[in-house]
Amino acid sequence: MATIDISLVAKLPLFAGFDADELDGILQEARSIRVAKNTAVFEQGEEAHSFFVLLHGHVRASKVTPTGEQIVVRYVAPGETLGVAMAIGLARYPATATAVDDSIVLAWLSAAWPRLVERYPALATNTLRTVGTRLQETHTRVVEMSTQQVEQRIAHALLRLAKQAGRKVESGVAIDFPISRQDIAQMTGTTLHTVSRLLSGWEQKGLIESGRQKIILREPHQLVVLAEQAPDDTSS
Amino acid sequence: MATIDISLVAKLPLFAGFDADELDGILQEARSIRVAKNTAVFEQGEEAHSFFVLLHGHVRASKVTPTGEQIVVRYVAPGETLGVAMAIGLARYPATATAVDDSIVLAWLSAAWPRLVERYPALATNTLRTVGTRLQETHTRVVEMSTQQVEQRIAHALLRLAKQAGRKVESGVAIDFPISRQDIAQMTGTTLHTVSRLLSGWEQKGLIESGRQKIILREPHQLVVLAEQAPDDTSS
DNA sequence: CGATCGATTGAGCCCTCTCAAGAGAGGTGG
DNA sequence: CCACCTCTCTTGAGAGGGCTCAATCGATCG
Repeated sequence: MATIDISLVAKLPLFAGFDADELDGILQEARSIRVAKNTAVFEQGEEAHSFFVLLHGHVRASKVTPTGEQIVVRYVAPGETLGVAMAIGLARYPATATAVDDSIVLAWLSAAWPRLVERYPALATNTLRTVGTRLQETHTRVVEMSTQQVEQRIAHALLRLAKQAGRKVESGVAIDFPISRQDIAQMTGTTLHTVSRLLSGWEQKGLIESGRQKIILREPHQLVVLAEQAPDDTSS
Repeated sequence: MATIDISLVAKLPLFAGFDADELDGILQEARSIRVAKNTAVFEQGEEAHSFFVLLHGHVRASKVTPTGEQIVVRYVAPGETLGVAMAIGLARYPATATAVDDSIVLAWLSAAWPRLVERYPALATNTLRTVGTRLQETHTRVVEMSTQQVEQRIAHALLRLAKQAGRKVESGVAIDFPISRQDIAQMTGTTLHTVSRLLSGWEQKGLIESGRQKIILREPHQLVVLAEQAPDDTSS
């Protein structure tokens, strides 16, 4: 039978506290779906028919404003949930989820959520924890946008990406999926031009190494220094 | 017995779907606390001993950065929950909650949360919905800070405050609690000087009427126009 | 009635955006 | 396999929105 291997998901936060039988019961209802690079898992405004767990790959969640501007909400790492609109009382997805690499997701029908939660109440408390964590992270972002200069915000963003999706390479830590200057601009509330200028500068100082949709942190510690620098701190 | 009157809270989102008996069971464990204007319900970093429902008054949730800058996370209206740190897996409060008016809160010990959730699973799903809504609102804020000018952000903030805590008065809609230019600055990621200048301008145009910690929207619709104006829209 | 806290307003600057070109890298189709 | 085309990145020049610094005014409260 084409059920999903329990060992793949047993340790995910969403399934914390479940035994093998329960897990099996939940996974019974899931389908595994391949999503090709640069295609959407779901789109903003679309009816929230399913919710997902990312098994493999990377997904970008982004929002478009009525006036057409785009902002990146977050990058989803393997093991994280996405599209839990139904659980938080939304009938439609509030953002678009796009695979930035060939990815694999587990999908459940949103309609199954109420029943699953009734049978497995820990699903609700686990999801509550996850959503709470995201709320904290989003507040951090608001604080940064309110109090820091662009340079600090970008440094923080890169460090966070490296922590979340870093892959060790010879010259440092690479961000393990394709990401453009534009993406970083949309994460930090600035323009791709400013990002490009800043990254060029950092590259010349040897802090990073970068190319087309590729960034490697050579000196993470130096970036931390930059990130924590006060706006008018001209020491160095 | 000094139990809390069920009718006061029966219609709150947190208690959606509970019958009188269940509500009674939950309220058994709550204490009602008066919080004087300008005193803290709880403080950022403090152990999250309790969670709360605001019954009466208004509370400001704010965060302080390591470097001392302050930002306003949100204003809590009567009926809303606050301090649900434990439910989202935090041992300490991530923000400070300050009564901006004499207020009354219901308080439960955080330690009781797991037990309450086990007995009344709907508490978890209701809270999930609430936290999800806050996440959406915070994302909206990020989008605004990323894409809009200060003027639009402040207009949006005022309109939101009026919707959430507006009181009809002769000359328009008053924000029903004391709020300073500084508070608005900390909500919108700007400075009190810029807020002051903008509000002065609006007052001269007759859009608002304002005083010490007091703002009345005279022409909400005009503010909507302002709020939705494109950055370079010089028509009018 | 004094003291404290909030609001106002001016002057000047600077960080970041906008506008504008152009170069490089990769992918694709003939 | 090469030529082309598209997408990303780079870099310059100039402008401006909002911040910083500074001083004063006004109101509320004890």
